[in-house]
Amino acid sequence: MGSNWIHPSSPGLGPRRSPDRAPVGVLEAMLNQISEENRRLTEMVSDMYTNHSALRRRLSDLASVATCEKGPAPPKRKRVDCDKHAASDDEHGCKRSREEDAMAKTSKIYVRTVPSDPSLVVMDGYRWRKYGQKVTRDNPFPRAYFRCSFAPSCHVKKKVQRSAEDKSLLVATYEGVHNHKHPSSLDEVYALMCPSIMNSSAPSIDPVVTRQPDVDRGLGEIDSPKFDGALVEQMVATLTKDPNFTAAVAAAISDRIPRHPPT
DNA sequence: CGGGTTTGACCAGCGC
DNA sequence: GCGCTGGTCAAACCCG
Repeated sequence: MGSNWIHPSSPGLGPRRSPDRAPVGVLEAMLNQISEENRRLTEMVSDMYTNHSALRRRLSDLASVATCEKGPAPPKRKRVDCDKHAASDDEHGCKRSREEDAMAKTSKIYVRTVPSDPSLVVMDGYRWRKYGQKVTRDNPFPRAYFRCSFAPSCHVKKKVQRSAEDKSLLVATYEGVHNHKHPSSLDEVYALMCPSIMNSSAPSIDPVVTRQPDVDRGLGEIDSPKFDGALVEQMVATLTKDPNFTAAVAAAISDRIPRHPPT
């Protein structure tokens, strides 16, 4: 990709010219080249994303197979969701919708952390407000309860508990679907493009595997064509916000704009 | 002062 | 009905 970037000192756009030498034509040529560059970059990003999606689906399939072999956690009961979300249902319908709800909107994520780190923080980019902590019977480590605090209308919940078998493993259980955009979509774009950079910024956190991928709507959105376009737009916006990118473009342009000697 | 965390109390489902 | 348990509430507290 690097070879496609316009370097200020690169002679790619023709020889240097004197300030009075048809700058409009040169600028038009530059504009065309930049447009072409932009189109190629967009295609590259799309290809990159397609490959990423395929790999992600493959990983999800493997993870779901692992879940089936290990056996899913028994469905937990819920107190008020039945009344809130299925008020018109009868008892059976309520129970069924509750089960379907749990199946359809819950996902488990295993995150590797430093065993000595007592915090139950899973860096998933969303903003969470802790509303409770409990020590459960089958696990000596406390379970923390979080609610999404990014949007008041978002009722997504998250439970985080250290694995009893592996102290270095945090188990984050998500319930519900975010009804807002990812607050750090920029980070996600970077994560999609260069995960190694993201890992280096958070060395102690290592997402291991995402369970029940088919029901993880948050990730499911990523696989939609609609998200495709949004992702490309986001990446373009990201590039244009990148100081290095804008500086390079500015340098390239300024290098070709006729300079008038100081009077 | 506003937002987040802590923590004991409370509530509701489930099994016996 | 009772006890156990997971989930939630809310007051007190903390912090920037």
